[in-house]
Amino acid sequence: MQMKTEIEKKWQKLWKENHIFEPEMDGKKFFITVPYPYSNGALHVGHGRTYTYGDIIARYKRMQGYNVLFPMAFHVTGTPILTIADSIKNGNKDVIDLYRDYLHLYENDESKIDDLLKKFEIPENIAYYFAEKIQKDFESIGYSIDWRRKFNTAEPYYNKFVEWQYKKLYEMGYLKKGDYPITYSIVDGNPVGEDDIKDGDTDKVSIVEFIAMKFKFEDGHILAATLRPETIFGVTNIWVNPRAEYVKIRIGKDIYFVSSYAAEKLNYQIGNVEIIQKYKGDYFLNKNVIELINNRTIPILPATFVDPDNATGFVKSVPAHAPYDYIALRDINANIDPIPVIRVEGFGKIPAEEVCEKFGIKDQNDKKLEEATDLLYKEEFYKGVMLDNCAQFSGKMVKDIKDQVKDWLISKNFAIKFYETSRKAVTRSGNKVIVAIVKGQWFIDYSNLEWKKKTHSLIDRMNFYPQSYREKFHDVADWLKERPCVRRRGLGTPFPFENGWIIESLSDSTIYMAFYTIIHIIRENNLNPNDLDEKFFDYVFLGRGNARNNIEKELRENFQYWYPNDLRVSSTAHTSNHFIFFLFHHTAIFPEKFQPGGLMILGMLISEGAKMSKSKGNVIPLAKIAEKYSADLFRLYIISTADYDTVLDWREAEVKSLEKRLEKFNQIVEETISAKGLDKFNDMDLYLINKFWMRFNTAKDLMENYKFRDAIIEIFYNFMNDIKYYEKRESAERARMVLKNILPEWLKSLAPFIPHTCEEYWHMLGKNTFISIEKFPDKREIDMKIIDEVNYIENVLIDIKNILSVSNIVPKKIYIYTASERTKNLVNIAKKDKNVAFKEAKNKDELNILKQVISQRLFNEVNINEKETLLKAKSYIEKETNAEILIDSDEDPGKKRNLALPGKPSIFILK
RNA sequence: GCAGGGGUAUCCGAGUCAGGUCAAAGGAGCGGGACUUAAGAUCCCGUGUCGUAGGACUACGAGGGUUCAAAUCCCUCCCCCUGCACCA
Repeated sequence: MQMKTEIEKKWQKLWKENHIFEPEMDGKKFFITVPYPYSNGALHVGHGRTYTYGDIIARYKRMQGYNVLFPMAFHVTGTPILTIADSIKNGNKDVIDLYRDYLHLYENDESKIDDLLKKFEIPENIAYYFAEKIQKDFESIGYSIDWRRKFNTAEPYYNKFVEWQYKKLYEMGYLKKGDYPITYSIVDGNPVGEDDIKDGDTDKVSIVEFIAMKFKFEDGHILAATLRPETIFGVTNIWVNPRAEYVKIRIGKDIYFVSSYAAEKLNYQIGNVEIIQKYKGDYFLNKNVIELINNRTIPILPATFVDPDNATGFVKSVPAHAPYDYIALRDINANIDPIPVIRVEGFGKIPAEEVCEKFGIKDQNDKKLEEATDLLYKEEFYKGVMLDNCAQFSGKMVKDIKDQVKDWLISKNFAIKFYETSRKAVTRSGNKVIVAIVKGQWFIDYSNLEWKKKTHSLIDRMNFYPQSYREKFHDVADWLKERPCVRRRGLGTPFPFENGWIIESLSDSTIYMAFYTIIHIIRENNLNPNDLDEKFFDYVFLGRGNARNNIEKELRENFQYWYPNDLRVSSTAHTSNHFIFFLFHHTAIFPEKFQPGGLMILGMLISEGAKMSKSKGNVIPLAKIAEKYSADLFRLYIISTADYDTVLDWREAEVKSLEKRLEKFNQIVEETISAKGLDKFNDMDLYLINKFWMRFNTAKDLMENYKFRDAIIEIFYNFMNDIKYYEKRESAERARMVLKNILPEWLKSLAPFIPHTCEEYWHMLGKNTFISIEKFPDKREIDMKIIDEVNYIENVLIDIKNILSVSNIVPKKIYIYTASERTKNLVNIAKKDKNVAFKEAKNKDELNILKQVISQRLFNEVNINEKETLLKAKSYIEKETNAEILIDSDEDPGKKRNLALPGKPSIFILK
């Protein structure tokens, strides 16, 4: 085991010293990337899976003669590293323990760990420490990365690059400023994400946009919030909760009546809420309001279902279409007629009434009301048509005009927006979560139709692995809308158009692959970050203007040579964020010829059947992989256990079992290296050689489509089984002699997967080149006849063994008869026309043969001479069956001769 | 809810687009055997049911349909996974 690691380290060192993975412009290029990792801690095998795929593709392409660029960098943008540094500073035990664990992966000295933890109070130190370790880890797996081009996203060069990118987006009008609703904790004074909310991961909290309708009341308006603004035409009354607390508030010039809860929320949504007076709910009872559309006067009535802590605390009542309203009116015996405004197929005039009857609703506290509401809402939304009393919306489908009604109400000043959480939520420390609005938030406007169109067209042009993601990305592109792109705090690039904002972490990582093409040259020339101004990037990336010096010229050439990014490999988790931004930003900034060529999306990695998580203790860190298993075993395991697009389950037991197989492979290869070659081959030798090329041909086709798992099954697993079979027929010693003939090609075909092993054996064969940059073999013609013959014999053996097992005979003699010319003719005729064949048949046997052949469709082409084949394998069959074999004997004691079919000889066994 | 992807033998997992060669690759597990003082490792055989002649039957989430023929095509239903926005 120690040996293995030593060997791997040796080759890693030699590759590095010889700069074989540091390409310069030369020949046909292939540029592959994997998203850079966020370097706030040790990586695990899930990250390793993605990079392993990237590396195998890079290595395969390289061996096919492409000039391959496979770079990486480190992501440090955003708040997490900041939060971690703060937590360590504040003595947060969980975080300190976690980081102590991470450090134990790399450090033995306890006092050094303490020092490092102290240093981690400064966020940059965390990022730089782990970036360095991640590089070491990656090198230990043998990734063919060009490390000269690494950078991190907080360094000045990168900042200048991102700044430039945002200037371009701004010029194009893709940056917008506006208000944005977020979940927020009043007590903490902070926005809260899913992680901050109690049960936020299991029971998601989303933001719901209500329309708060205005109803004239006293010197202001009552706000009654609704999710169904289209039913406003059917409003008959307002609901108030008599026991709840309400307030009169002033916001600017507007006077509103809402619940106390709602007033607080409005303060965070609109701001400057001034409370004028407080009321108990019953204050409003039996007073009237005027609805603004038709200026009807309607009453305010009591209802206990009204929750003052949901929306505005007043509810508009549409009894014709809302089961709650219908039942609440019935509960208080109100003499109010529902006003229908929607006609829906399968329902009469008052759908709410019907639904309530159908569900047998007792009163407004009945749990089934929720269900009834859901059902009716869906029916009316998808199938409903607005009736004649609905102004310009009359006669239209509900689903078509719902949003128009919303916009219309707001533009007429009949309503305002009110945001509410989709459920009652509190933070992990128990503080209430509301929806607040961030003012002056900068967005990237992905809703721009022109931009979407360009991106759709890119999606059509690109390659996707697997194919199904093309469809998925079209959907995601449509779904994408404005997205905030800056935050108040975090590491990263300051926003160039307004002080006090940092470009958010997913928004600074969209076109950075372009940066890989030039960063090493910038560094070599030690450019001043200030030289990387707008003109600089305009020229280098867009060819605008002229080069101001030779360096800029060189950078431009490098960019033009390497771009576009031919393939980007990552996991499915990035689909609706990073990947889609990657596509959008490329279509925004670069011309078609520099837009991405392909995307490969890997499935996720789980461990022992469960998602990796600290609490389950099943996280497998990458740091110890090479030491514990060897890099090549890891790589082989990653590639052979699951197809790239499916979930990979990391199982210790299977890794162990694969290790044995890899050892077996090593043993075979080592024996082969010390064996003599052969210059004359027998049939079985040719079989093994042909079988290798057959496997290889299949594997190469599979690899062209990045189906590496299937490829490795062919050239590793299956071919090793072929060798086993050969050994049974001939001998292990001779197998090595035959293998000597194909070993160089076998090693080359496996080099992308297990490069260290192959490199080592390649050199043991006396070669002094690197197998990593040897040419991948071409496919070869194979002699199928040799393979068919062996398969034929095996089928005969299976038949014999089958008979023996069923009949319990201990055989003495086994008669094997091949099909007569007469039978072959008959089958040939039957193949063309079964009726003619039946006429041709002379006796019962022949008729039976025809029936069997036709019903089982035994028309397969038989290209071999069956009798000769059997004769050649006679001693083998005898050995396998422990009986005397008679082929096409004149004797026919079992009357079986006439039953022989082409390709399926008849057999008779004598005790 | 919306969107995407799935349900295959004890388990994991190919096969489904282009229907027959599929009782279904590969692996794990399990059973038997060889080797061994023994264990482990390794190798061989087996692993749906039945069967004294190479076969028959039952099977690929459930049900129905198309077809000479369905894991594969069509319809209906059930179940599972992933993502859903500022979080890297």
